[in-house]
Amino acid sequence: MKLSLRSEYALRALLVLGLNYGDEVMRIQAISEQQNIPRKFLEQILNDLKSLGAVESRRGVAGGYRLARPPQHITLASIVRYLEGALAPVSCVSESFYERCSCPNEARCAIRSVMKEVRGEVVKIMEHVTLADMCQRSRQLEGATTPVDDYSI
Amino acid sequence: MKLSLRSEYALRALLVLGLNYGDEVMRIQAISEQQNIPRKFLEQILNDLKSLGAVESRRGVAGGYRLARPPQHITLASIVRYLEGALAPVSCVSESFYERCSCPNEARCAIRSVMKEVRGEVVKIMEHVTLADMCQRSRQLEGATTPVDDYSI
DNA sequence: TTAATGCCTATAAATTCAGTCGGATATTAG
DNA sequence: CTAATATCCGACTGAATTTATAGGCATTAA
Repeated sequence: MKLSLRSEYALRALLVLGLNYGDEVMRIQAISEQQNIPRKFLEQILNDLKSLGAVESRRGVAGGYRLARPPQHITLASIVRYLEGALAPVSCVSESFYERCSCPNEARCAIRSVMKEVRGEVVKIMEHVTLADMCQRSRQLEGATTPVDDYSI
Repeated sequence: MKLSLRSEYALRALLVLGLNYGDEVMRIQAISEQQNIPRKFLEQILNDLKSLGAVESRRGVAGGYRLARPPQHITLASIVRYLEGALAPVSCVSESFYERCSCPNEARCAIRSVMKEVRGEVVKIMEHVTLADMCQRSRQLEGATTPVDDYSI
């Protein structure tokens, strides 16, 4: 049920880019240091996120990365789907990455039934939450004087 | 975000045992055939589920498996946690399998914040749903004359 | 022109996944 | 007691995935 470390890195990097959203680009090195992400690995990841259209880059001396779209137009679901594939716990209930499973009667499988609910809740959250939302939360958490551990949307 | 095939097999096997819950034991072979699960692999899995205390076995000629507890006392969460570890998408928001992540400030991480919500929903469903619930759904689905594809709890 | 930066490909170690194999052990039927 | 039948158990394996690292190429600003 877990995301890969790669996806975690991607999300952290995107969050940083979201918080610095503007005309300026940010160097990989800077993100890497700020977020404790291996530089060369992050290079791969950001490059990959370009194919998704989430970020864009400038090469050369003053090069770096920035978001390709405003953060409110980048949903968590789109990122995770791109990096991890299905949001569903089993692919036979995935809408975007459906694959038939080996069970004798898929249509009447009770496991499927439960997993659909799980998928539904995960999708509901991840399709609703944008990078902008996460930036806002980040700023709220940053501003909090006392350590915070829970909150609502 | 996906379960391993091994866990899928385990759930399918448990469901079968749940539907046949009683004094009788069921042979691995029978479950394997009914559910299209490789026999030797299933052997491993069921044996493993014994350690969890979900099933018990009898060896020898009239041997086989059955549930070790009534199906209403076996939650989906307990099974998945045992087989997969954390239900949370990132281990820094897991209650049962917490691990610190490499991000600079975990307490104020916006990603964590969202992932906690996801975990919450997943846990809510999986801790609530028991094997008995799944058996009931299975019987309902079985009884349905027309193909069904959606339902509520 | 040069130094900084991203781009691209290859490689590799470690881990996980999805099994398979073979025999040990327990149980029952005869 | 013995043979047949089942689970138990540990080792092994091949393939895929994950998590990187290394090194040179291409591009750009100054």
